[in-house]
Amino acid sequence: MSDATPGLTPEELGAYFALVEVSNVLQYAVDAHLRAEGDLSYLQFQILARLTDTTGGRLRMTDLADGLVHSRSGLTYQAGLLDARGLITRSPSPDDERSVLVTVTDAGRALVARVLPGHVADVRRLLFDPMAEGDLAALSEVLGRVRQHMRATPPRSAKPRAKGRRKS
Amino acid sequence: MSDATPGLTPEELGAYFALVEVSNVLQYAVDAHLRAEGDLSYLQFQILARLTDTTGGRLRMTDLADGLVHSRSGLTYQAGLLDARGLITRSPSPDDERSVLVTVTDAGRALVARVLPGHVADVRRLLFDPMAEGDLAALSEVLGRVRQHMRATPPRSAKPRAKGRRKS
DNA sequence: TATTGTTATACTCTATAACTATA
DNA sequence: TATAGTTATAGAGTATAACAATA
Repeated sequence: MSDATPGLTPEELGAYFALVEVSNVLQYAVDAHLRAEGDLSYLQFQILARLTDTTGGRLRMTDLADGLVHSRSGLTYQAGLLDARGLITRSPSPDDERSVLVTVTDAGRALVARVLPGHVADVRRLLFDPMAEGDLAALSEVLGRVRQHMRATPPRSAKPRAKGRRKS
Repeated sequence: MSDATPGLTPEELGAYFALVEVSNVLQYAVDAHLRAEGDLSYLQFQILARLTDTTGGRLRMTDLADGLVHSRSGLTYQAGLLDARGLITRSPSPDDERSVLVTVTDAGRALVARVLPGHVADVRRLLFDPMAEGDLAALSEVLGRVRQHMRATPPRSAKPRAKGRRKS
């Protein structure tokens, strides 16, 4: 990709590769830790963490799916696993009978609490320890800008909402 | 995770989440484009790109695997797919009969060439367009430091080289 | 008719272990 | 014995489509 890269300077290319590599190594390490420590995938941890971080510890499936998963059936699958382990419960919403309320159980909260310190330690060791003065602020600013732009720009041919949507 | 995050400041947590989110959205978009445009996964594209970027267009399986894949069988699997599509060829190395030399075919090069502009355009649009003056340099510097540290620090309980290694 | 969620199914990918062959 | 690679196999995860129920 050295010469054959129209449109990206070597520095841009390097930054792109560094971003992907750093993020991948980080996620791989974190995922390994979560599996070893709590038998949780990163995704499962994120589901629990998001619930734990919500007042009441409950969310609708749809709200929970947002940003975590690309298909609704994927969330159903993962929720099924967490449910089977007693980490969450599911019950129909009183407001809207179509909805399902997902609630973290005490066991779920306990597992998050048990796993979190190591998780955080991994992130600190891999991501923040090597940083120099000012790096954190710089990184936050740049990534914040990029993220904001990404969120404002649904992935070009994004799946707006519902079901079928083909390039046809 | 708001209150229950010992050891990470809110800003650190935000930077961590932003990093993961930005990288994931980027990779998801790029992967989708590669599949639509060339029926290639990101991993397959990286294999081809790495070969294309090598003098002679050939590498040993082992060298090729480095950094791309976590198990040797994974690379064999992917190489099998690319081979079946005529994008690479595999042949025993003349130097070391145990080794396999992987070579990009013309078709492989052509496919990379066809897919690259769109790939690069995606990266530019998602990652670099929203950046402000100086952002690129800042990002490169921070990530470069982090990456260097990661490479120097094999993931704690890394798989040093060979086969079996269990927590037992 | 649109929305919420589940299920069935098929497929992709990954990883471990066993195996072959060469050094 | 160690290294390079393949294969068998099994498991985890994902996505699409069909479905049921409620709004």
